[in-house]
Amino acid sequence: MTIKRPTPTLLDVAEMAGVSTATVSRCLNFPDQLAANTRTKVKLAVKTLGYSPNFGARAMAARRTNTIGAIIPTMENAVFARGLQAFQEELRQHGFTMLVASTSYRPDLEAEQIRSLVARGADALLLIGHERDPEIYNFLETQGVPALVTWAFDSGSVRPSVGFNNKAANYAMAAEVISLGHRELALISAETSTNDRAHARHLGIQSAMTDAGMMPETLRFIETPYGIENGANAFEKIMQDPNRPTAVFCGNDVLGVGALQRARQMGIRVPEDVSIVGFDDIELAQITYPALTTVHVPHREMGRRAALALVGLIRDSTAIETVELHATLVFRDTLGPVHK
Amino acid sequence: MTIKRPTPTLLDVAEMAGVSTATVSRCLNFPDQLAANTRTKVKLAVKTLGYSPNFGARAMAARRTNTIGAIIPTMENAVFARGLQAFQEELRQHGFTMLVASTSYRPDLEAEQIRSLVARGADALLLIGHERDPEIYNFLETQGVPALVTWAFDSGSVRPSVGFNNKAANYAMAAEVISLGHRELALISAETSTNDRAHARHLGIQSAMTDAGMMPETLRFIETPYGIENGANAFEKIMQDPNRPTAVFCGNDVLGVGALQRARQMGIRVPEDVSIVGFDDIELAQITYPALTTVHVPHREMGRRAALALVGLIRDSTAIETVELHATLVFRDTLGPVHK
DNA sequence: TGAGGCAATGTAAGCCATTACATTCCGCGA
DNA sequence: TCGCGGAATGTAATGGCTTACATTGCCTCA
Repeated sequence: MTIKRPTPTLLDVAEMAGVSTATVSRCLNFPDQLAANTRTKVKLAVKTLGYSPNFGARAMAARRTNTIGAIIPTMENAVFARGLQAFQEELRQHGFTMLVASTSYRPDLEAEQIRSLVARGADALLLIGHERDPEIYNFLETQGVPALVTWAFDSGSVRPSVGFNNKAANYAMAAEVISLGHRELALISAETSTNDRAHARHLGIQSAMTDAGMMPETLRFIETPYGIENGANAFEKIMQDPNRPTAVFCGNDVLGVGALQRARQMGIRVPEDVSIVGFDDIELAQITYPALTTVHVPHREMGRRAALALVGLIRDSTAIETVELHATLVFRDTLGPVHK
Repeated sequence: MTIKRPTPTLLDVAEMAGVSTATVSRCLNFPDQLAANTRTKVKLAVKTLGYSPNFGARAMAARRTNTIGAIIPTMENAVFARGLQAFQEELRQHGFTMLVASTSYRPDLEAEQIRSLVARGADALLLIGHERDPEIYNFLETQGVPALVTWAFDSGSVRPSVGFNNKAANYAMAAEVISLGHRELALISAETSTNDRAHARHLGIQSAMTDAGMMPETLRFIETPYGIENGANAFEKIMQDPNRPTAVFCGNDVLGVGALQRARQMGIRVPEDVSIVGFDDIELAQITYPALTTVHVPHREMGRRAALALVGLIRDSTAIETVELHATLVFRDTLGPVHK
């Protein structure tokens, strides 16, 4: 039977190597400062003991953690996965670690996660969208933790962001749809009250309608939580209305895929009977049949830029400059001209 | 201009409330132990100052973190998302927090992440699959961090696991395929050298072939990294062979979806010309057209059970009992009888 | 009325690393 | 040969919290 040994500490390593704890610490953090053979001795001791530094102690003593927190609405359905992947890769390059937390689109959980990550010592935070209780921004400020907003871009905001203009992007899509002759439009949206991206996408469509001389009130609008099944149900409800729309916008691809699926189940042909368009351009959009026409969001680029901005801020206190990326339309097979 | 105030500490709260730091600490951790009005005073001070405990300091003093780490191969494509979601929900119920890290299926990154989470004070770890460098298991042991393996079940292993038998599950699927008359079989697999689940699934098919009096060597076998595109390319390669298989197994649904997509592009009808089956039953499998026949894995149940096992272990040092869950076959539209 | 006991609170010793500052050592130039 | 400067290393204070143990105060019971 093995004797339960306490996990080794810096002091243990120092004793074994015959040096002081300061030297061991330096060996770990600034190896160049040590004489070559001291370094060797210390490294050997570290290896022999299987030493691994205690993160909490380190954080406390150094007053930084080289950790950046990312708080996203959901880990399911890959909307944020790709961007986050890029974010993490870039952070790693610069010696930072990413901590993720998800909120299920619930503001209260988001607040909780923000506090939790700050308490864990995150040097900075990545957040999705601008919209949240001002108290949270206050909290971050008093704690001295910088936050960067992504997935949205709002030139009017004081807060730095790396993202794209959701409204303009969906305006472009709507203009395209309208130019194909569609006049009876519907939108299946995520809940707009707590989701500024969804709200902006809604506004984009209305704005395009106005500019085309249509009445924005004629847009059938239905809000539903995230999820394929929810998208499907919303689509069904919309199509039960005696005067059906000829084109259905979806606030995101997941809802779009649901709509598409239900259309097939209902025997409604896409795009002959109805056009369906999404938003995000996640992988899902390519594998449906027919493949979904949607708005492409530069996920990877966004993640990478966000990482660079935060690293710059932490390392050299470079002020974050707001970056606007551009979303583009991807024409696949679910959008067609209106058909009588 | 605001004066940069240092973030408040326990001591600040204690002074404001006119009590000792011990009392404040107790108020945070064991509120019942305090007199009602003391509790009120302290809570007020906490709120007023916007106090938030320093996680590192707490971890160091308490020698536990109420944090459990989960290390998964990938966050993309939702294979692990649902199970993890359930895992997290259950943990939250019991006052634990989940920390996730992903490895891109790379053993070296996995080792790094394990060390990182241990250094961060994870009280326990959730790992995917048994297969990894024994040195890692040693490390975990010397650090006294228990680990639970999921997504796999191996009655022969000494290590506790909550999962299902990948081999048996795919054996069942293969038996079904064979019973439909298929004799020319192929497998598009994830890389088996570093992925014991993929390996077991391979063995399951071979075993079923043997039992059906077939030669397991006749199974066309191709390994490819994770990804829809990779699945598609592998499928194309397999179908270029002059004697095509009549049924193609895929090591997971993501590869299966890729295969399905390429089949359509190549004008190969599924299941008339070739049957395709997957493994995992992620959401993707339902939305393809035709919908993918696959092996359903009880993701949520697995996550929940894993959480319960770990919580029990940490709280009451209940030894983890290995749990075997069962995967089932889901028949959708991509498997049919062999067709001459 | 006094002792015993319990609930509420306080005191202070850690937990483990980092880092400012102090010390030692060495080589080199004058 | 002496002194000086810089490189290498050591000393010890510090960070914020938990918790074993000590203390206080009050109620109860004999």
